[in-house]
Amino acid sequence: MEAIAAAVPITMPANVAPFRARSVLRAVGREPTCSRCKLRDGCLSGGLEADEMIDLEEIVAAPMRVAKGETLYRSGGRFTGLYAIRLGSFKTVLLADDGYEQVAGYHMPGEILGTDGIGVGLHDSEAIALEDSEVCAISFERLQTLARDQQAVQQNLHRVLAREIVRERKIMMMLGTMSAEQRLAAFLIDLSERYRARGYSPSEFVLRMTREEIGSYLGLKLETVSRLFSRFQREALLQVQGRVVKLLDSITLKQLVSQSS
Amino acid sequence: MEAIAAAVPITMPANVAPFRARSVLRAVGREPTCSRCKLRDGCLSGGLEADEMIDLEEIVAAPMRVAKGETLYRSGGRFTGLYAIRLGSFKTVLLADDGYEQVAGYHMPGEILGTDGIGVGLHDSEAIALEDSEVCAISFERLQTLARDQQAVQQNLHRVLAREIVRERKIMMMLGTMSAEQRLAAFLIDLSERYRARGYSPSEFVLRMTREEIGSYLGLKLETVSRLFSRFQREALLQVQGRVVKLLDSITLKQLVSQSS
DNA sequence: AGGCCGCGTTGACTTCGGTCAATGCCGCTG
DNA sequence: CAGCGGCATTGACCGAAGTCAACGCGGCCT
Repeated sequence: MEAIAAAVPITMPANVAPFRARSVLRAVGREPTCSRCKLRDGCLSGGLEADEMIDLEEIVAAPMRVAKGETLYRSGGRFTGLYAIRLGSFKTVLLADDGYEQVAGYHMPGEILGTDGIGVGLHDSEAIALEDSEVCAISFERLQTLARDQQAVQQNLHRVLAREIVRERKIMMMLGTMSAEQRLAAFLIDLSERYRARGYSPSEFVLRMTREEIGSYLGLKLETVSRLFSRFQREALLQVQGRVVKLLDSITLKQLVSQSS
Repeated sequence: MEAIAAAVPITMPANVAPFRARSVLRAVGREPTCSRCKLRDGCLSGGLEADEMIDLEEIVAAPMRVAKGETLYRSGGRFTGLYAIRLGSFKTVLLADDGYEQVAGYHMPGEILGTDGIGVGLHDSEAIALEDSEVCAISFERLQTLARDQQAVQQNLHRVLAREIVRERKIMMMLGTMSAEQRLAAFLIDLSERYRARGYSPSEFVLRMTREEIGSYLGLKLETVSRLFSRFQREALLQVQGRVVKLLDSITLKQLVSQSS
């Protein structure tokens, strides 16, 4: 990345360094620390009292490393529990009968993976780490038990599931109604806001996925994604250099998204 | 097709008559009858013991009529509970900021509506009856309480939520990867199988929605939907006369859907 | 009866995004 | 260091689906 810094005016965004640094330096804790985890609000531990938190920590396994490219669970694999992302990022992938893949989502720290397995006990998608990551595994059986004792945990679980339903509806809306241009703009704005919510720069970040993966998520071909990046750059909406993106005019990007035609 | 227009060899499918007949004849029962309801397996009462069933019936309101075109809940409206469809059918609709609408799903008896409101307490979609229908309203607060006492109810609730997540993923896959032709074929096969599961003919049914609504759901324009119906008919895959559809070759239709290129 | 309106069909034309192909860039590895 | 392989960019061309428009049908209302 020094090479990049030297060659181009885009400096290295902040969303990459802390990840790397932390994941290399810190040994994975022996016990879960939901109570100290900064991500808790969106997670299962939001709004819990101290004693409730202790019970929850008991059923959450110690954070576990997932190396870049590794699979957290596979499509068709047995569902055992949920995973809270602690660090890093994942993609979830759907497989069609004919083997064709589609990216169903990109996931960041604080988000919960694996909900698709609850119904039938089998996952219908797979989760793959886009970089070295850490997750907290949560036995679903024990979570259900806890949810029966503690209303707050029950509510958090329901919130997590419902949020996933709503998230997917937004994607349906995008795929069903937006132009290619609007989709990429929406994608970038979404990332931007999620980085902001996590304390990273909303305007400069490094994409963790290829053009092809972006295209798969957006229902577009990789060439279309590439062309759009170039065009947005030409129109001074952003600067892009491979996976390093700097949003210059997110207002116009937002307008693009919510533009009737 | 002049032949069809003149002779109308398509007889009236069965999925319409019983609905009409029953909804006109039968007074809406004073108390809920989950235990007698034929739809229970997919619903919240699947696999419950007799005594558990009684508790569930207690929190389910008496069936309630929703006339064709009426709205069950609105986008942005306060979430109070879920609705089990007892009779009839609904569409759920998403609204974009700019007012643009997209159909998010078509729903039949035994399915549960309203899950999108669980997270934030507000619905983010609306449900509109496509014909005169009946639903059982279920207070979510009371359902949560019951789910804490009864593991079976808890599990059914989680199953319902997870099923919605998986259902939406299938739609994402469709919108993201399929051609117009594949989408319409997939739509028809899906309807067919859901009618079969409910004891209606899987090969002859009446569409409850307009071409435009189908298109909205599939991410297509109404003209495209119309043309595809005509083409499928030309290719002897089905017969169509307005909203009356008769599938002639669902094997080929299925192949179309799971065809790589 | 007449006319209107919503829905559906069909045709002619346009366009957005896909396809195919060449090229470039960069990081690895032997 | 050379060469290779994965990823990205760009151009030329093509085709599937959208757009615009005309028309038909049937139900409904006055």
